[in-house]
Amino acid sequence: MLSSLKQDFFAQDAEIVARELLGKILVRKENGKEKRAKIVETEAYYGPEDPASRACKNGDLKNTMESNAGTILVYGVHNNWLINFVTGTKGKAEAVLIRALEPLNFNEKCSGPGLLTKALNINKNFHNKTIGNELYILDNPEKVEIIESFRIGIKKDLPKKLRFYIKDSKFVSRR
DNA sequence: CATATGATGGACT
DNA sequence: GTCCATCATATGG
Repeated sequence: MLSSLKQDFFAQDAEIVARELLGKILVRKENGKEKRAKIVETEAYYGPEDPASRACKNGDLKNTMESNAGTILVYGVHNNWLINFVTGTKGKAEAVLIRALEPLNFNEKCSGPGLLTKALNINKNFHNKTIGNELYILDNPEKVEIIESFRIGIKKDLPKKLRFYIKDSKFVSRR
């Protein structure tokens, strides 16, 4: 039985959490049913420091990013939902975006931030909730090869590689 | 209420 | 690789 990640796991720098999250198992419980998926792609986001993050402008987002580690942040853009986990210590405005998952016990596309939220039935009502019974992450001893690169689809980015994904995973978004 | 915006996805060349 | 349909959100009046 794999252990569930505790809040202190998320209380690290967003970049660290983003790396560590790769290969771990995301669990979504809904009406007694359980969907599991391996995290294969993430991105680190910072608040005011990050030109890509809308937290600098959006008060609600910023507020959520500054709240406690392990808080779920859901943001809607285009016709999709994007899910993040708040990281760092309180007041730090950091988060990790989950970009892609590898479905384990179900069969829906998760190769993209919008798709995975659809597959797992995640929407705005998860916003500002905390990792818990309905949504949580299991540790995974499996070793993965991590590739880092610049983030995707963003207007202005920091000159840092903040996107992390598992080498050779066919489930990451293609861009 | 009206308007601007975009952390996308998918189809197509 | 490029192009575009689409729509929930934020913000201002």
